[in-house]
Amino acid sequence: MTWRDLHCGEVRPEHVGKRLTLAGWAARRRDHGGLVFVDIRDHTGVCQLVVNPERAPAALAAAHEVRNEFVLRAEGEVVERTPENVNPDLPTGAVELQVDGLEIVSRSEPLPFQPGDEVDELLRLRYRWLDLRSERMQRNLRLSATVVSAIRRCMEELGFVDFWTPGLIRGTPEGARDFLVPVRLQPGKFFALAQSPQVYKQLSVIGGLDRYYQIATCWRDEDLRADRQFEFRQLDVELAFAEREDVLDVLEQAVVASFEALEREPPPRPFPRLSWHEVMDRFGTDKPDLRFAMEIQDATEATRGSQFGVFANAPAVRYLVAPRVFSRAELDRLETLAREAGAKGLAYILRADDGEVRSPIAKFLSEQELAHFGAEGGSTILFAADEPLAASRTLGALRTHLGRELALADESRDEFLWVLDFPLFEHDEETGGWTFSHHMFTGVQPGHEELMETDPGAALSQAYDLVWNGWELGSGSIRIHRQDVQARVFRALGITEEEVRSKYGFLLEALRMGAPPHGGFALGLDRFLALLAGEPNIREVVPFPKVASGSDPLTGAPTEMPEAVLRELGIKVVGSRD
RNA sequence: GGGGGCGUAGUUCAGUUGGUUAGAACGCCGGCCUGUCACGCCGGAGGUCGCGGGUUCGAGUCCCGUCGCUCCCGCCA
Repeated sequence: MTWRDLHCGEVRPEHVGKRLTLAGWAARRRDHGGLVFVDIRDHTGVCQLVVNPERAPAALAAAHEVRNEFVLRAEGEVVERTPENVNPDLPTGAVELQVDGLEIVSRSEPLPFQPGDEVDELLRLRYRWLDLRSERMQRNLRLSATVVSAIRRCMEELGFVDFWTPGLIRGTPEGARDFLVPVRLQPGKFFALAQSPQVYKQLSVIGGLDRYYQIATCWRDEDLRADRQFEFRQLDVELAFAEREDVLDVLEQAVVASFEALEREPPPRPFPRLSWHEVMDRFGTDKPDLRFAMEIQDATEATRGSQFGVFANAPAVRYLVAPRVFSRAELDRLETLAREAGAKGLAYILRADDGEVRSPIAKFLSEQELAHFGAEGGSTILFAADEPLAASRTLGALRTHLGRELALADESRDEFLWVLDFPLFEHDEETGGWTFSHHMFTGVQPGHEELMETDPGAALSQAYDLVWNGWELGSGSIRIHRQDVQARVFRALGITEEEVRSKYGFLLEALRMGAPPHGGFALGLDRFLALLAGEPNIREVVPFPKVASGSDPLTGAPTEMPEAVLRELGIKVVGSRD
């Protein structure tokens, strides 16, 4: 017996006169009593079945019984539709299958929703197998497969070796929170699920792999977001004997290969490159959405002698011009955001459509100052007066918020951006000292070794990020390959050799045994796929995602475990924290 | 941990100032229908208004609490 000769969406006029068997789901039944139409569907599309009693009296009874999502197998002859019956909206709309045998292969009870219906996402996830039948999910998951395949081909053509690294690894206190796995053979001890193959990929190239890559699954026990799940995949790469440009070039090729695999115009290479200092100055964030301008401007000099004390005394005065006259309520909301970003307040100037100026601070400002800001009518100037970086961060938060709120981004554009030259260290809120801004193996910018001791905040690293339309796609760096430099970094942060040796001794040892210069990158695959699919969250490209509370609505996980199971692991549950 | 939004039939939603028996569409069930493609027509079933408490003569509507989903901040080297 043949289940099917063609897929449902593949039937065309060239098949007219042929006898075919089709199999799929009943997408819709139109029952005229003595004549029944059934749309039969699979992942390729739908085809119309016609059940005519003169031709197939037995099939008519079965056709009456058909309901949505029944699984059917239909035999018949492909016939051309008469001109007035052609459906131009369907690829198969010029033909139909005149059925003479209809088998109900599998029945369906009434469904909570039809695949493709716009229903609550929780319901879709609870019945994911139905949701997966929708055109949207089919498109997204097949797009994902296409892109992953193109990336693999690209990496292999570039000489990369797909190398496997463990998921169960040593836990580390720094970085993201680890998912812990109890070890039955050694009660009281735990593995961590890998947050990234970082150390293993470095060891791989030190081990002569030369060019390592992996589509690696990673786990992080942090709060979920639209662009974050507990577990996710990344395109993980590491290259020996590589300069920064070598790494960026590989990633650009992988991105371009992905676009080409989808038959889309790839972004022009090379992607723009901006230093971290420049993007912070201009956009106030290290992942700016370049699909709209609204750049941060500086008015520190212009307000040096201002009558407005806040401006005159601030280390920096910066502003941005929003293309809109905000209401009281909107300004309150913006001020709240500014305060959350660390500002003490938010000064503003409203320019009505006719150019009239309204502002609580206008009376303190000279004509010259007002002229400097030069905003057109119908806009609002938002100010931050603070340390230069803090002022930019405040305005960056407002810029990002307003970009979303006012839909400023040109959705037809794709803006890729490399952010280079990140600071090596950043302030540690908890200790008040310095900590790694990327990770501890990140290379120091040549010539900045001294700064680590004299001015740690000014030392730059060899880290870089890839940003697409305001989403951080991933990051990487040229690593430290010399043990003496690595030791100097630790010294700068006041970390003892012993401390390091107990946790990362194996990597330091490796650095002492002929480590080639190397660098790499990790690209967040799910984010990349969500953006390629035009989806607003990564759950739409993840087959079986968790919801924001960390549960899997399909299986009900996570669950409590029987006492006996826990005892075997040497674990006692003491109840909820708090 | 904090802030915003949402929660009414299987689903998507409406529900006026707090007022009679909570409605519509789709879906579901029964009947009719030979050219539909969101088929059509007739009839029917279907509700813990998320849950708990309060105010009130009276609560889907107001108040408090709680649960779930979601977006954002913190967090995510």
